[in-house]
Amino acid sequence: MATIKDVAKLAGVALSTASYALSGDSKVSAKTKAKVLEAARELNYRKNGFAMDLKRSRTNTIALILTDLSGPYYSELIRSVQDVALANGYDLIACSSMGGRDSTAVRFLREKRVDGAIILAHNIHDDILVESAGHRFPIIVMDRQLSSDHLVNVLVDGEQGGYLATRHLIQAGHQKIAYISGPSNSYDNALRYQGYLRAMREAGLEEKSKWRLNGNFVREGGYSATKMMIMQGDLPSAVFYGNDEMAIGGLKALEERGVSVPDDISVIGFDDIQLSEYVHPPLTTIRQPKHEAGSLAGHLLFQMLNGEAVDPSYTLTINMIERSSVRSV
Amino acid sequence: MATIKDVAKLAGVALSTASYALSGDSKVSAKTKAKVLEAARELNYRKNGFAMDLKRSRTNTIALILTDLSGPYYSELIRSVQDVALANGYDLIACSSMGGRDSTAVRFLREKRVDGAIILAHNIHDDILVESAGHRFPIIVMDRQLSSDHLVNVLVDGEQGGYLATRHLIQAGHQKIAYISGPSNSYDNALRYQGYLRAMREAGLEEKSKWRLNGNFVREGGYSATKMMIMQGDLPSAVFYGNDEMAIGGLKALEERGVSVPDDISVIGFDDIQLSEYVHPPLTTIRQPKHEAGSLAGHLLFQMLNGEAVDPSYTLTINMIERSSVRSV
DNA sequence: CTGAAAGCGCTAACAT
DNA sequence: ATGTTAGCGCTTTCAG
Repeated sequence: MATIKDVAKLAGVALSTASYALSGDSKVSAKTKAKVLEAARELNYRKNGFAMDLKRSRTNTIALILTDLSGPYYSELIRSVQDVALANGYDLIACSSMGGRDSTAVRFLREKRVDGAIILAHNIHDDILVESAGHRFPIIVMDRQLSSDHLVNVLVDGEQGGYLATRHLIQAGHQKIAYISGPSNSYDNALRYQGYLRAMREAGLEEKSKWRLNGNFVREGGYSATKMMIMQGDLPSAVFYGNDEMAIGGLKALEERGVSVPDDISVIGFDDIQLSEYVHPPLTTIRQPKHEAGSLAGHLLFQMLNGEAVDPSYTLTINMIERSSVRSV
Repeated sequence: MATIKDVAKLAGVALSTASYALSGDSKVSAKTKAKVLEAARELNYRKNGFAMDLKRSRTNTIALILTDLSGPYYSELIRSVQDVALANGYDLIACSSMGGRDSTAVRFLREKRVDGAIILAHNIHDDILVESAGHRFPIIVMDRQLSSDHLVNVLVDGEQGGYLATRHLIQAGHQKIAYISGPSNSYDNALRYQGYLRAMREAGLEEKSKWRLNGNFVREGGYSATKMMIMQGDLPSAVFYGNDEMAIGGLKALEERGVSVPDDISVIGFDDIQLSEYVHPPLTTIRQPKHEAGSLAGHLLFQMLNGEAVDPSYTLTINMIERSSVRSV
């Protein structure tokens, strides 16, 4: 691999001149520049990214860290972060936090291989985030409440969302309402469940533990939790799934058992993933302002990168999308 | 930010000793090692990733380059690549090729910020791939046929898939079969379309241009193409959508217009994305061996990284998943 | 086992 | 406008 040294030699100029010419600095005469560029082309010269980063101690790259790159959930969010990054002349890379302490994500954080990060990965410990965030390394956390310097929260009001969903069901006349939950260590799940409880309590309704099943926020989990619920007998008249993925799994289980939605049972989800509009029946759900959240997270990160002051925490409001999976009784 | 120099000084040892201790080399006495580690902890020392990469001229990271990080399509593929990377002790980052020549992806390729790459991004030009691939930089291309040194193809037999889909429709008695296509510059689309044509020709059926509409491989495109087809009057009795996303958009358009699937019209898709099983009716489709493809791509990349010889091109076979969107006439 | 020293490829003062 | 030079932080010979 040719280095800038080789280019300089071939062009017959000094190292620095070559460097200036290659990075388009204006203090190089057009003729010299052409000579250098030609030499570079001839040698098929490529800048070595690391050397540049090392020198500059900046990467011009931010990372978006997700639990699992393969999740379809965050499409919209990724796109909005990406747009902001692009607009700021930065690169965005996504990396997975699978693999715990040895994950790519953690290495990128600890070794500061990027200039800042947006986190949406509950399996990364608070300590790692707190210890990594710093003056020259802002972090935006989107999946939990966490206070520290150079670390800001962008959250969605999940409690409110859970409350809204449950109240909607109650207002439609439902009294027996199940909750299919996400992982027990999920902050999001906890909030949604709290909202559910608040609405139930407010309406004087009782939460039955047999109607609280775990679906781990995945489709398959929603499917099996629902199967189990059906097998138990004594179906609730409505079920609030902690997210749309599980609701979709649930819809499938229900259909397989000949339980009609919404005639026999009402279903409400959470997130409003793209898919929810397309399932049968179209899913009534709580819409996460994913676009806004991603955009805000991106903007905040760049503000911090530019040394501007920002609030330590932002919470976005949430609202409901009525489709056809809930019926009044 | 503390450097290894600071650590060495605090621990009262030489720079190199600190380096050895920190990277767990066995030629350091346990006592010295403890001293160094303690100093590192005290200073909250973190290795500088770039310096290390520069020195080692290896990153231990591979990149998966996708057109658009936010696409839900490639979940399975991403996961299988990730598993292979993890198993080989490598990190995986995903980056987007949005932004053309200035995209993150292209920078990572040109500046060799990773050790190798898997490409699934038709908007990256052949030249960039050919010019980037090299002895120490293997590339796996999954979205086109491209021959060059240190570059291998992992493809899926799309022509065969298109043929299978169309023949299935024909065998079910359909004669008027529409094809909703992807972007005209897509290699995948071209193959699928060729397969469609082959089956039609073989059955002595005629392709009508009014039944060939473009949906750009996106849901919305499938939706509007279908709307347009309905407006034209004279519906075909079956339609082959170039991918499932478009088919799902189409299903929605059909439902809105009261055209029943499969009673009034049969529908077949391509890809077998997760969602296809969940739409109404469940979509008959051609299953891409995404898991196998990702896994193979990953394995090949590591073989090349290890200097092993591999074939220049691999083609995976494809098969059909029958669900309920096709009916015999 | 430890320490001194030589770079990896590049940028950016500084000097010419 | 161009050249000289000193590192960025780290790993890794090579001598003690």
